[in-house]
Amino acid sequence: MNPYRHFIGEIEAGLRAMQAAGELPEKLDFSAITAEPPRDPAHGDIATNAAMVLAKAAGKKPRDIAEPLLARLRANPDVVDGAVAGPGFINLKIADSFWRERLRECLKEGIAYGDSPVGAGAKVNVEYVSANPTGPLHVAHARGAVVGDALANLLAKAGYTVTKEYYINDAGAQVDKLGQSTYLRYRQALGDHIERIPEGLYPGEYLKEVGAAIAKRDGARWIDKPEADWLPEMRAFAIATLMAGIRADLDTLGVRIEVFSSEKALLDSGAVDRAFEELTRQGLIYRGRLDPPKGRVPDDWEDREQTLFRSTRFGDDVDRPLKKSDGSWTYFANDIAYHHDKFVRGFADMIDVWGADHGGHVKRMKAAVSAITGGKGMLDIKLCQLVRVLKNGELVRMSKRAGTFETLSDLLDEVGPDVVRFTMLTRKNDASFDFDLVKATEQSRDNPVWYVQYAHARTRSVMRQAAAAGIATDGLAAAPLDRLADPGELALVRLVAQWPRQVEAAAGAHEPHRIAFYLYDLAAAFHAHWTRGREEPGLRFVVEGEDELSRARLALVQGIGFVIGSGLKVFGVTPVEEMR
RNA sequence: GCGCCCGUAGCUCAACUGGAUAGAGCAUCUGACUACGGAUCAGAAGGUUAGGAGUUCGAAUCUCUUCGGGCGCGCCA
Repeated sequence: MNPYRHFIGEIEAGLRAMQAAGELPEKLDFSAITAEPPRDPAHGDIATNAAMVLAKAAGKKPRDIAEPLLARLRANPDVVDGAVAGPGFINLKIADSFWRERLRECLKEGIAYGDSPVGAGAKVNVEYVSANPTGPLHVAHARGAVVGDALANLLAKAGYTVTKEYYINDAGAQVDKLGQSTYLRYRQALGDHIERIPEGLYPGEYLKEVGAAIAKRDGARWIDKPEADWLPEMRAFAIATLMAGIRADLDTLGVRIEVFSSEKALLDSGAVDRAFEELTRQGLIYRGRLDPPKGRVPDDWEDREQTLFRSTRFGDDVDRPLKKSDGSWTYFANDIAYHHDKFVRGFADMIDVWGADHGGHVKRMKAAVSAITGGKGMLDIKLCQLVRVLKNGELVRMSKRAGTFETLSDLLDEVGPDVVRFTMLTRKNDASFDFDLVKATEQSRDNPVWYVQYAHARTRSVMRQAAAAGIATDGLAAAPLDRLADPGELALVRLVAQWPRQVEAAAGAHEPHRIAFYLYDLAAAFHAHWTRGREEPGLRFVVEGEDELSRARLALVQGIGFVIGSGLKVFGVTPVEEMR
């Protein structure tokens, strides 16, 4: 249970009672009412802005709403104290027993604690990675992969029905170049001397083995054939091979994407034509001319009439072309069709995770989704800013000649998937990020991965120690939790009870990084309390001769372990049982 | 030139989407530690939230503007 959502319900009930008693107008909008933990714990457990939010509409001063509302809330047995403060906040002190019951819920639910009903099963599509199948995944892709995956897991935990999706850009000029590059490597594998890969093609070494594989399979049969014959073969083979590599890297990273959508298949199915017809029907397509970009006119700029989409009607800066000069669709046109396809598949809620270099496309894509779905589709785009790889504060050069860390695979070899995942989630996606290889594996408090993992291991260690001391560690949901009375213990109980709220808040904001900070706070509070037991043996989790008290405290420890485990599961990070 | 993102303690970052006295960790200073498990714990100090103006009960958050950094700007995806 999210305690704060629970108390918003109680507050609204109080307000309705006031309406019934004629103390408030009948028609009031309660949607802006919040219930939050106050920044200053001295203010109590829950603060609500209800009186301030309603004051204007009710034609009353905030305090004149707050006082009678507080009087009604006091009737709730869980509310042990309350006050009206500041400009009209109502501060409530909630009974310790209420918080202990939340811990009991946690113990009953285990790792599932924090699962929320707010999503109500609504379908959400999260599309991420979607790297072109023209090379192996780069370090920069890792961030999008991790953010998208954690966001999808988070939404699932918040009660949404989530589909993880990858859009394969297997149509267009780029994959043709891939096919041409592969052909050169194929000839090379058969003994042809290739001086160098021409400008504009893919020079990467990784295509050598692709070319060699085709040579092995097909022999020399493509050597003297025209490009029209071999290109489809080379292209398809290279895409399949590189996608297999990408999927293997994602698998190592722990990312399991459910749906791979092909741009080529979409094109072949006529989906783009259908999307175009729909926009035409809505009168959003016209023939017109665009001004060249100001201040930086491309060399080959040619003023000509083209097929444009009126994206400016939906907030974009200029209308956007849907057809290239050769008559084929632009990438944008295909992407409109792709998002339309998602909508048709039942996803009114769509989230795309993109790299920063696609930032210029956000407005037009949102405009297109708005248009093509008749305003029913919602697209949120999470832009992941750049990742720089550092080693002890020094920038690691990612050039190929320097060797290391060009690919995600290199990064995974160096620090492992759990560190990559957690570390990438310790920053808002829209801020650029320095990934320090040394700090990420350091065993210290300023390394959140280590610190949180250590807290989890410590919960397990305490349980092992307790068992060794002859204290039963099963059935802790039935432990006498009212024995938890120390302020430090109660603070931890309250922190555990925050977890469902953290899940809902992070899911609602589409911000998985918040989970990392919460877990860090929980770990810090747990470590601090553990250490107090060194100086005051009476505060230790296991107290000799006090089995019932010990069981209550073990219940708290286990609850903390469950919450950390639950959070790490959202991140796709394996909780460790012991530090090695 | 235009659009988007960012600017918070010396450093790296938070701040529950408009809430109360802006919080953590490093680093600095003071103290604790023969251990249910290591680089752990307690405390101190550190701020005109880049600058300015506006919106309202209330702004790091919203609007305008200046400065600084990043990304992008028809026929690449």
